[in-house]
Amino acid sequence: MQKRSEMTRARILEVATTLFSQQGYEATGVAEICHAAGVSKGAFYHHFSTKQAIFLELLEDWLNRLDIAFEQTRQGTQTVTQSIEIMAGIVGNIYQTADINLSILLEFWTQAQRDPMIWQKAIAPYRRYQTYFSSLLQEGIDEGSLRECNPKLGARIIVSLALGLLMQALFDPGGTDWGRESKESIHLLMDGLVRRHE
Amino acid sequence: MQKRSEMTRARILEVATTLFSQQGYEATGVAEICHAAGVSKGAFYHHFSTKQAIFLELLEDWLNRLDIAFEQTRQGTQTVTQSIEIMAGIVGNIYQTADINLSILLEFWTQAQRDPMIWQKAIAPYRRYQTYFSSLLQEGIDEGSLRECNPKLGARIIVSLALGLLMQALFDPGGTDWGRESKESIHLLMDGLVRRHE
Amino acid sequence: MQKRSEMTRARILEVATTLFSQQGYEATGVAEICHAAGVSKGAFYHHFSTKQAIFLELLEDWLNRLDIAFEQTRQGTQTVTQSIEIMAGIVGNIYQTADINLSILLEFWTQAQRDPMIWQKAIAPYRRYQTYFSSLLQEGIDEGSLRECNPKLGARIIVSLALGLLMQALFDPGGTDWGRESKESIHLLMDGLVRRHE
Amino acid sequence: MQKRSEMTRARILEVATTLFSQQGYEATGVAEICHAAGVSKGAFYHHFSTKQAIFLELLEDWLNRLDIAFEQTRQGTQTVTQSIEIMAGIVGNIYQTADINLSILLEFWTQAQRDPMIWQKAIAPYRRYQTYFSSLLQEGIDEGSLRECNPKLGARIIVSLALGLLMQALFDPGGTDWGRESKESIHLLMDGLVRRHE
DNA sequence: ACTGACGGGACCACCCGTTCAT
DNA sequence: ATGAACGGGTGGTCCCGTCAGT
Repeated sequence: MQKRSEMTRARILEVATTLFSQQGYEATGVAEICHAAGVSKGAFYHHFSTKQAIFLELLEDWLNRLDIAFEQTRQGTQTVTQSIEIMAGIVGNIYQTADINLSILLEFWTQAQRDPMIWQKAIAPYRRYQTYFSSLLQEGIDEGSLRECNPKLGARIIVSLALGLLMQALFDPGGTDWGRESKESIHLLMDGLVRRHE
Repeated sequence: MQKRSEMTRARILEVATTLFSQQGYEATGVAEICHAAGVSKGAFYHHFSTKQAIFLELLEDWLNRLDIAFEQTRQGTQTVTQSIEIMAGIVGNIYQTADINLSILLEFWTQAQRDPMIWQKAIAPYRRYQTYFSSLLQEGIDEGSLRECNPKLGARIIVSLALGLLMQALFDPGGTDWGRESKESIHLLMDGLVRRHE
Repeated sequence: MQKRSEMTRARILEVATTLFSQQGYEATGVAEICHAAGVSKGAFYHHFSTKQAIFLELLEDWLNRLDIAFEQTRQGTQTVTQSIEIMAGIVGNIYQTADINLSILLEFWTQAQRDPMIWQKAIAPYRRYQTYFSSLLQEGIDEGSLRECNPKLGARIIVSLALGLLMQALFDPGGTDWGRESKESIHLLMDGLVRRHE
Repeated sequence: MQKRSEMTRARILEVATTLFSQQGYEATGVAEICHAAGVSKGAFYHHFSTKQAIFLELLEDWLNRLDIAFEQTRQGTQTVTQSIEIMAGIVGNIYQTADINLSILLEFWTQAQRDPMIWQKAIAPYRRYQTYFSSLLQEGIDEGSLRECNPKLGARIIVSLALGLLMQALFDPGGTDWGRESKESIHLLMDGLVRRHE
């Protein structure tokens, strides 16, 4: 049966995610992963050519899942503001997704600083979001629902908000319900903090 | 002369900052630091008890410099909006400060995920900002210059913006003038993205 | 073949015995052992978790071999004096046994002074001998073949003799035939040095 | 004042004795000695050329003290048996001497196994005792107070007894009053264990 | 006489990846 | 496809001894 092979592979990936999250990429040894997954080194190197290979696969998995959510949102919506708020919800949900430990993101980014291959993969979606929100805002400005402003700047702010909340969720996981916070933040951003002189 | 000792110590710290930024904490070897600093391992371990010790000192230096800038701002200002904008300028300036490599921040945060001692030191200032902006916003609301909103939420957004821009500056250093971007972002946040129905 | 593994393991143990005997535990490096045994460090640490682990195993091997000889003697004899003299022969034979370098005993004892785990293992057999000889002497006194004396004291003397001869054999290996000396010493001890006033 | 220098020197020696006894020669670092003695490394190497040098000095001190006691005994006595018993008392007193930790003896002997210079110094007194007791026994035989026996063998036994008791005192310090045990042992040795057929 | 910064080297433990046998 | 032995190399830490300076 070929299921056996895939199960081993899956278990290794699963364990690696946990260990990389808890201890970091460099601090986690291959032997450690094998022991935790209950397999031998032979099995590990049969499925993955390198320690880095498993890391890349983890990264790709993560990005794929993000893209799926991203694409789903893009389809079903019409209004610009609606789109943005739903995106906020998605980001908000990332915090709660138990199986994806947030801190592995830091690991991805840290490694991306050095390895160009990882950098490319890890940074690409960020650019995609940037351009997506940029055009989304432009659309909003054109249709009159948003104020006239630099759409690129606006996109940058939205992405900043998402990244910043992510970081804070890492620093202080129990601080608030980061999912709710995410939505409310976007609202406040849309309306502005300054009182309007009506 | 006791200057000699301090110079060695300073050179080690300086080199360590650079190498940690470029290659990361774990990927940087003590021998590498020693070689780059032109000192022997004996000298290194005379000044620092551990590789971690030098990392902690780097972290403390960084936080101290941040606090100094923070405190200076707090004194000279009056209006709430003024304060916030000037803070934005400070954060913006961090990007340009040549001697402080941004990516060491990622290193700090990554390590903080594992070492409780580092975590405490690295997370403390974040909380300080949180409470500072929170009370600053409350003040603004009381004096009528800001809209009625949850000040804690607002503070979280501001911090998010700062962190998020920092991350983006890391991902795409040459993308924009992140210093200018920082100021303009705050402006936009204050006014809101949504068009006012005058 | 699983013989290969055991051969490697045995070769490491063998080499370690020699080197520890010649240079001492602390002065002998793991790399040195590996080089002398013709294996890599990877192989070493695959078989032994620590440098200390190999030392403990050496100690245990030694004690086991001692116990076997001890037990064999205990069975085949009847008279008390006979038993004692045969024991003397055994101790005497230790000096000649080529494959067991005597000076590793000093190493065992020296290390036992610091490491409680080693101490326990190294000191246990000494106590066993103490009680064994004590009861053996008591038996001799009861059956009238030995003079009335404190059996514990007598046992202590016998053990002292064995230990003392061992030490002297270490200090002056070629001084005498320590095997013969051992037997004669026991004889003299039994009869006493002082002239009997017949 | 030149007293200052000697005090420093003495303090170093004192501390070294303790540390070598507790942790062994190799496990004790020069820096450790300096720290415990409250002096700098410069001071240490001003007084002693090498770590080994201080060890040799300790050894010599120890041997000198032994020789003094040895010589004192030799003078005041007349009978052979008297001499031997008084010697036993001396050895017995070594156990109680608080300022000389016994376990440093093991250290001396262990090091003697490797370093010829130490070996010569450490083994010399042993030979002196050997010849001294040998002639003492011969004297006893000649004057008729001792049985006819090989005086060299007898000397070896006496030295063995002393060494063996020393070792046992190391292994089981609180086991008995080793001072008393020493005297009684010699008595028993003189009379013999075997019952005399009167 | 004494200080302490410093040089250079070694050591133990570990780690990643390979290989041979099953 | 999997397991265990193994190779070769690195990494942080520590240690002995020196030397310029006080």
